[in-house]
Amino acid sequence: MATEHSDPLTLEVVGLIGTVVARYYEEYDHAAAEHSLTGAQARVLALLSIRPMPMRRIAQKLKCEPSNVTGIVDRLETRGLVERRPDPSDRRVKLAAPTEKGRQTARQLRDGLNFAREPLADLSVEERTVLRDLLRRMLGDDAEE
Amino acid sequence: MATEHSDPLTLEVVGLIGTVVARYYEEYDHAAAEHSLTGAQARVLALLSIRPMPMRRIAQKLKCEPSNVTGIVDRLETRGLVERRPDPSDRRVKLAAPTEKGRQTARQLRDGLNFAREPLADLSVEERTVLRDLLRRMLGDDAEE
DNA sequence: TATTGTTATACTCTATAACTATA
DNA sequence: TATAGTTATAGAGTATAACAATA
Repeated sequence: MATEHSDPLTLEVVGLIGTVVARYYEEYDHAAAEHSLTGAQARVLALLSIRPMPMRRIAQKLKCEPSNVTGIVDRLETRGLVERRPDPSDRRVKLAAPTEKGRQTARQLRDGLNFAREPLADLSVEERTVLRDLLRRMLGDDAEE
Repeated sequence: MATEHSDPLTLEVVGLIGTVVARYYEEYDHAAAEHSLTGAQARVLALLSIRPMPMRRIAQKLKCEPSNVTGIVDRLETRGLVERRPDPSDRRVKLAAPTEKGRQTARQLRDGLNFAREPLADLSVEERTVLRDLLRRMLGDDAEE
């Protein structure tokens, strides 16, 4: 409560995190664009390549309304990257799943993300460990997601 | 070049950064929505509250096409948060500047961003210093922006 | 009745291209 | 000619509300 939040050190850290965020998004969108995918499409494809899931679940993951997912999956389906399957246990549900081409694209997308490389490559294993522990502390329970 | 990037430690750090990014955007959009602003509008307003600038410069900062800035500033202007002023030294240029109401909104927006608080409050000054130095190293020259 | 996914609608952001007024 | 800003257009993401099929 009485903690000071506007000291120069805290402000600089916040600023640095902002730069990290900007760089992260920039690289993600760039990697997606190389496959002619928008950021949202790439996120859904990446999500489904981990595990197929109902439309509703995708909306929860994206923190958006379910009606939006229809269009995003439509566009991925048109390009043959994703398909809709019936759920045997509940006929209301449609399971979105990547096709083989979709899985391949997701893999290339992941490999194309060099955010993991350049920036972290400059840090030693010890430094990365310290960074990991600080980020874990910063994020609290969220880090387990 | 020969650096290993897929070791568990690096992957975990990348994952944690992804969580930071998600949390950052979530809080930013939430703070903006409390003032009925979109993310883009809030970003432009925050930018102008630092310093008025030509439309073209805003586009560079947002990394988008100049034509998009017209609409974003239009909507901010309609709400009385921003105004366009002529540039005495070049009559082609329009300087976008926040109104008093705009400056006030930008200030409230900044105060509403508790990303700086909760997460970093758990870290000591020493830990924040270590985090700052690691982030600086990670970002290289970009950190000076 | 409640839930899943969809459709319809409207708004915002985005890039592209063409236009205007200045330089 | 080149540049700053705008307009026009089209595609994509977003929320809201209403709908059909299923539970």
